[in-house]
Amino acid sequence: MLQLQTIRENKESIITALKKRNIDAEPILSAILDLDEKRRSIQTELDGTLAESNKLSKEIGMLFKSGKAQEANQLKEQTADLKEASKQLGEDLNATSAALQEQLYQLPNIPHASVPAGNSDADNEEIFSEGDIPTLIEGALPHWELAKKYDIIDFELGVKVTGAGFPIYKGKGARLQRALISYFLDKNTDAGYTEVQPPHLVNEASGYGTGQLPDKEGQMYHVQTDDLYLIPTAEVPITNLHRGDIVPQENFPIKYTGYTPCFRREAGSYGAHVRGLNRLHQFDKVELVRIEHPSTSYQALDEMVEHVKDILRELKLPYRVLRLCGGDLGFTSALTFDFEVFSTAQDRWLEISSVSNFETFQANRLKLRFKDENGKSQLAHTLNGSSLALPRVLAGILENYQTETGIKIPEVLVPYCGFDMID
RNA sequence: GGAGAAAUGGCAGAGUGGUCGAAUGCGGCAGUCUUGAAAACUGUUGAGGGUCACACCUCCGGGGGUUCGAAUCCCUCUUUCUCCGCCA
Repeated sequence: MLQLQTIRENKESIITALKKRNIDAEPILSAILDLDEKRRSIQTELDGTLAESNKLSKEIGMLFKSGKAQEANQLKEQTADLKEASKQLGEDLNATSAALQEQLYQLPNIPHASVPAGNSDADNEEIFSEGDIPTLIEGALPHWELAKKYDIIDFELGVKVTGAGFPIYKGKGARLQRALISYFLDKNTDAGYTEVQPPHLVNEASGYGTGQLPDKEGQMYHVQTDDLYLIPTAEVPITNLHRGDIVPQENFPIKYTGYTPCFRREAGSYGAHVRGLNRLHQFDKVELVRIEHPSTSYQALDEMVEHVKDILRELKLPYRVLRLCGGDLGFTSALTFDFEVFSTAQDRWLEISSVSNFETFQANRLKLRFKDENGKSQLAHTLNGSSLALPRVLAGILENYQTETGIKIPEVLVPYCGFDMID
């Protein structure tokens, strides 16, 4: 959520910046500014009424104390009008504030200056790539065939137990998945991230805090009996650990990593994109979350990008890094780098990580602040990134590491797996 | 799930209808003293709205109510603690 003060002072530049997202923000910004002005004028009037009423109440109190009940009762009569007026103004104020809030929730984050304009993923900008795309064996298979051949992931069984998009990992498949989780967490804690195990369900306030609500309501599983949401990513519970906090500046940087399953309804997905592990309703992910001073958040973003590169380098997977264009940029993000692994057998790139700086967008909703040098409260910056999303890493490994005799395990994972071949 | 108790500033903890945004202690910050530090002493120290700056307004777990006036009384929800039950 953008700050009102920012909107008041920079309306034109926000309109220009949001054009990168292909949004004409003029109408909504004008509506916001009108509501803001209306809200403040009602507030001023209400404050004045309350001030007068407070003053009278004090006088009445003093009169009663000094035994002048008659005069006090006369004053009492004057308060009725004030009471009525403040009640009405209070209702107006609530209605106006709610309308204003609703508009503010609909406004996406301002893209960073480096974000290219564009409509879709075709306009994303490749900024880095590394790793050789392997030449595969004759008759190389996509991962869903490999999963069946070696009996390590059972998609049909998942359909029986739950439904499509909930695979069952078995034997060495399950072990490899567990190995990847441990390996990622170790890499992250070695880099100074504190490991946390957050809840897998969150309340509504947390959903609003990180921006999934109200924007992506339909993408989350909602447990209506208890009004809780299954997390679509660990970003939600972990970032919300600091909702409402005023953190001492010396605590920066705050760095967390956590493993959780992620639940996504994926309404509207179809076709080859949902084949095999490509898109699931439940998948595992190890996440990075950082809370930073505004002056260092882009440095932190670079660090996260380098960190994820390092992991992919160790796994020896061919990958590329993309700078997302305005049209593909997430609602809450100012700047996002996507990591994609090349899935050789499918001959396509699979997104396995997304690293973003939200600047103050989430912090404003979270009321996550710090004290600056002058003792003033200021919004912090929040960032997050995946390191990494498990199913697509798994798909990448299965497809790129297949040999005639089985699937080789990347060297760095062998100690975690306890075997070096799936055969 | 049942019964009872509680929820106040960073923490501890007063306050049970009026001048209370809230005593006191601890902690934090600034200063005096000191070569320096500690101790002692003095001052200061919640958040938000609003204003050029003041004024002023709101907030004592959330919401609603009674009253001229609510941290204080009433209703309701949530959470925590104690006891009982159930349970991985």
